[in-house]
Amino acid sequence: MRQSSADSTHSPVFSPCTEREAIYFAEEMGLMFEKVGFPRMAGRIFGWLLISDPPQQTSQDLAHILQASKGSISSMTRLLIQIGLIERTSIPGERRDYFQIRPNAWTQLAEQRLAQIATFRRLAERGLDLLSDAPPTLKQRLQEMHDVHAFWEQELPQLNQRWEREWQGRPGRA
Amino acid sequence: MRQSSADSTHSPVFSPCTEREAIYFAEEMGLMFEKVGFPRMAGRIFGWLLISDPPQQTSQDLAHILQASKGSISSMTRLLIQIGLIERTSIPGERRDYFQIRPNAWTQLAEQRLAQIATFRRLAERGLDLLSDAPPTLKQRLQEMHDVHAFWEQELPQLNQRWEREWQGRPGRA
DNA sequence: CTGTCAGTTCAGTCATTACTGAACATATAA
DNA sequence: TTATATGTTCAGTAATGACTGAACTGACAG
Repeated sequence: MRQSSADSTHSPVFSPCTEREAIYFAEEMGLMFEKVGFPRMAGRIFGWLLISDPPQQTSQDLAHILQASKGSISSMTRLLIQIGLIERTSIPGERRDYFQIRPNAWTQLAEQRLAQIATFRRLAERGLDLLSDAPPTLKQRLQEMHDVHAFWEQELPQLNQRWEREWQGRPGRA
Repeated sequence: MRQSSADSTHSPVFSPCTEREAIYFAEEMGLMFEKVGFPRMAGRIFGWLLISDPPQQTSQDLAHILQASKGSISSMTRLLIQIGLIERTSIPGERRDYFQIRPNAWTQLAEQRLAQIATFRRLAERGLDLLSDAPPTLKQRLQEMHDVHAFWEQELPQLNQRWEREWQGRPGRA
């Protein structure tokens, strides 16, 4: 049984046994997403799309395999698209849409993280404003907070660029 | 009024006006903590300790300024200590304990983050196990996930070391 | 020892929010 | 056009977990 509701004419990639493990994999991705501040269902969808065959899955596929309502699939896929982790594709003459992992999904997550770092840096600046008349010893804590975030803000984009270069020179890119 | 319950013999660092802003600052830190997956109250405490005068504050100070119960102060300070963001100090002959920001608090947070990255890398490996018999095109998604996390696992510690070196050579360290 | 203060623990409450399911919107096929 | 399949929206529910407050523990002071 193929993991798409459309047909059942292909050979399986997961045996019935490992399909359980696949769902468990998606579940753990859900838990990780929760730990990082996203809804669990978003993580489940993302996790399933990482291992599904084919990589493109419909809302129905997702709802069925993850035992979730159409509604939550709809809103969670919207969220995942919005933060750049998955993309929606459709085929002319077919009614339904497909979702799949976006290449560079993890770089997108890194961008998110970078935005948070910038927020922390700005927060530190606001704190320093509040302490503008205070002696330096009191400012130290915020100064360290500010400087380390400014450091990351400068260095992480460079790191990501290095990654993109390394990854570009790979065989078999999509 | 000093921001410690012990005495009121010192000159204020915050005017009554900016004290409101200080509390607001702590509140925003709370929101950021929530966004990163920690309890809001933990963020409030951390935020307040970043700007409080003196930097050492008692449970009572925190409970009073943040309008929180002793209970939640107790459990949230425990959490913050456990993840390495604050430390508890006490003075011989004094009954109560003081809390203060730990130097390198943000490096600790980065460690946490690194642990998450390792978890993601391991998850990718588990996914690849599930797809061990699948064609390479199906594995690509997980391979990218794995490789980028392995990359970060290698590079981020080096980045943090560079930061420590830069930061060591500063004037006025604690 | 007794009284008081600081801190912890934990059962219960409250608020938040993920999630469901039904109604609705849209598009295609017949 | 009508019928059917797909996707969205949103009010309501359920479950999670942060937070409170009271009871408890332990320690120092008298």
